Amino acid sequence: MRIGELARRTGVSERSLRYYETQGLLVSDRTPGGQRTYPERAVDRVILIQELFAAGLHSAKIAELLPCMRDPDGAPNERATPALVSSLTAERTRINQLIADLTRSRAVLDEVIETAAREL
Amino acid sequence: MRIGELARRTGVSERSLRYYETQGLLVSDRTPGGQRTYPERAVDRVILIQELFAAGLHSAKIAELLPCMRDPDGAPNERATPALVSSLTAERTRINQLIADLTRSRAVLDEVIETAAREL
DNA sequence: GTAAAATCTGACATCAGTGTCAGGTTCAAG
DNA sequence: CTTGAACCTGACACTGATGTCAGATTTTAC
Repeated sequence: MRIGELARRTGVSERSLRYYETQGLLVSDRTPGGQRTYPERAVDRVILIQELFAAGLHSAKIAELLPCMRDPDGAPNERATPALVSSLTAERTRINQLIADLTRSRAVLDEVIETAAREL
Repeated sequence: MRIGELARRTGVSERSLRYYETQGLLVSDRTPGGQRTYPERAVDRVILIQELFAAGLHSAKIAELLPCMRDPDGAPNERATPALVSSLTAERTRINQLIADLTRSRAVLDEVIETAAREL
């Protein structure tokens, strides 16, 4: 598929998809004319990238991480270096903290929303 | 307490505390010489602000939200307008989505970390 | 072959909280 | 008093993913 369809199907802008490529997160074949072509797998890949961005990982970290994942088709992967494992462990700690903050913030919102609803 | 102590006790930089004040998130008394003075309550307030920032709320939204919270001492609050409730509900939906993304991302990290550990 | 739609590269702008620095003032301890 | 630590305001820089625009090229449909 071409970039427009990938953008439509993932909800990610074409701009971002090109950016992902410059960051080494996403690869594309090119038509003889130079336009990008993606395999079906790219859809899931882009969604995964979005989730990792949402979790606050930077593109450089994602670029290191992706080759170390077990692919759905079980293809062989790179192995994570100790340095990467250490940094991913730190990210996991940060994510756990973030989830805790989010949960508390959501409780605050719930309380304000609930209180307002009671006053109707 | 003065700004240095508040910064130390909350882990938030003096720079940020002053910024919070310009955004209407935090108030301070002033000494005759013009230096900021905070009550004990400010510590919890700053921590709450940090959590809301971590949840992705912008300062303008936090400034609207804070007066509508039930204070721990039960002091009277402003009431949330319908527009605010609507926007907070949207924030809550976003937070729920974000928690889902974070959870999935954490699972990805777990898997990579676990796989690397197994290969030692 | 032609026109319209899609894509290309490259450049510049944006957001919002935070870091940092400069030059001046205030506070607290001796 | 004096001196050093703490604080003040104002200004500028940064980050990093994304928006947007311009001008050129490719693809697709008729």
